[in-house]
Amino acid sequence: MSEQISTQPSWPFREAERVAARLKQKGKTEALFETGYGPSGLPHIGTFGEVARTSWVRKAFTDLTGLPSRLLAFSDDMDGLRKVPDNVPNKEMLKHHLGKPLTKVPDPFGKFDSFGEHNNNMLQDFLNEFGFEFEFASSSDYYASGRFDNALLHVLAHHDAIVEIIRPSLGPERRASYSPILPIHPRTGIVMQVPIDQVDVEHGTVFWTDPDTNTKFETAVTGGAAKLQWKADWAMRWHALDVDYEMSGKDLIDSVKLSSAIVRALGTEPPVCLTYELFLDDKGQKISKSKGNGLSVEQWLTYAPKESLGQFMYHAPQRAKRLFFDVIPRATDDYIAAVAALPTAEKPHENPAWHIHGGELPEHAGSPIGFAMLLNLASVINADSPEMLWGFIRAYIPGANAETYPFLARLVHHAIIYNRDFVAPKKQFRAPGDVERGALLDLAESLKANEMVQYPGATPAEQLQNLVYAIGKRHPFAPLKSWFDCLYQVLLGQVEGPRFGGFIALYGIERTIALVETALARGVEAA
RNA sequence: GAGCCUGUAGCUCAGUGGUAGAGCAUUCGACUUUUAAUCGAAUGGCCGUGGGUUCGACCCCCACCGGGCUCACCA
Repeated sequence: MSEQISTQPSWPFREAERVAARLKQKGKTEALFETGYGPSGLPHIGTFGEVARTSWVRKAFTDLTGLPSRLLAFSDDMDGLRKVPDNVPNKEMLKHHLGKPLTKVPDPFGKFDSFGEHNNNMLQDFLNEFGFEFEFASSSDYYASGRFDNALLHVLAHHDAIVEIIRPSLGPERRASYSPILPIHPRTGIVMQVPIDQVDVEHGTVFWTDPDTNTKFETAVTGGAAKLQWKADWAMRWHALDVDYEMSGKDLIDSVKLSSAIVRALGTEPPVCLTYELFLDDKGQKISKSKGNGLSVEQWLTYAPKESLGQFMYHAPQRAKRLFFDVIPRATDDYIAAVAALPTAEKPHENPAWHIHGGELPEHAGSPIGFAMLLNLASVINADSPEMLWGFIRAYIPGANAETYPFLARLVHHAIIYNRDFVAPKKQFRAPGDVERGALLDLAESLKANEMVQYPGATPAEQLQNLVYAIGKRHPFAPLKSWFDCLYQVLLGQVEGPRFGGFIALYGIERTIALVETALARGVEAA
């Protein structure tokens, strides 16, 4: 057995190897990576995942081969508008344009020349926000400009073969009418899904009949007068552009199979394909834009830095993963751990941070404190401002601030919001008993009277601590500990809490008084 | 009907051929005029079942059982 020090490559490198092998076989010296976007429009978390993952494979390919490559973000904006989306204005107007290519439908938002253009701009803005390097491509442009003409004529010449490939996958009804060619109706502009009566390969046209008017038409397949049905479209594009790599979700497994068969019929080897598992919501259901379940990119970025989303997408793309709020802290801490490990990593290519940052960590990447710990801390001290957290952080890392630890500063920002939205609402505040009520009133009055100055201590925190302690003593608490339990449970809504003097100092005396008064008022309601 | 994923500590999950891991939870300890963050330690696993390959299997192959998802005349 030969020594296999097989530095088992990370999945982007494994994929890159496959791409390199394909190029070698074809004698190509440049690789084309593609990601596709359906017509239903707005970019979502799956879009991010697909582009991020494809970009990682591309980067690995560059590292591996030194060859140039391109990433084409291809928008299916010539697809017909099938139904009016729920989340747009001017629905009534859109109804009148159902069936037309998206680039022929007016923009319901009124900002662009067409709905398709609107979506295309949203997509590009979205990708640019993350700094992805890509070239945008519009299906409508490619069809109209004639860039697909040769390939379309090629498809026409293989019309029957393609029909035979698709037909077995169809139900009886569609089986009778199926054609990969969808003519655009010359009068209504609608993408027609009709039987093709006859194919004229020589003239590059198809003959069909309008089912409503029984009018017969002859339509060129070139120049944007017709488009292709989805699976044939995909295959034609692979063939025309000679795409080397494209990944897709497992819901498209059958499409990949059929499109691969079609592209082979056209005489081209299909690209290297990767099927990734879908993202599931908290109940294990597929995340879909229309259902609005799961988690949006915006939501993720509200609660954690974008690098953590990259971490989530990096890990095991071929495994189904739950994509819900509660996975955010872990993804963030996994990322932080990866950053910490990267500088001394023996196999940097296996480290997610290497991929997320394109091979080189930015300055000030990483954090000396984990996100989970920050969340814990935020909860304990009921943090609602960054300064409160920094106060405690500085006890741990003297002198730390947002400038010396910029990434930590971002974590602090997110921790406060995460705590506010997910942790704080679940807190259980109990009403104070009679003794407790008296002591709390005493506390509020003492704070107002600035009594703390009478107590020993080098800092306000210590003086406040002594004041709190003294108040506990002058009220009949059985064990003194129960006074502190009261503070935590009544004021902070948690079983245990921080040293209270320090808490008041950070939280602010005025606000602590308000906190006490709120708690007392709550007690009255409960009683 | 076809396909894909999955079964590892109480929970959530890492771990693709070489002595079973992390986080949380639990227990104990340290620090503290009560605490908490934190730090240290401990407890805890026939790695779904049965075969096979191998010097060696959580890992590779086969079968079975359990859990789940996706697709089936839209893209």
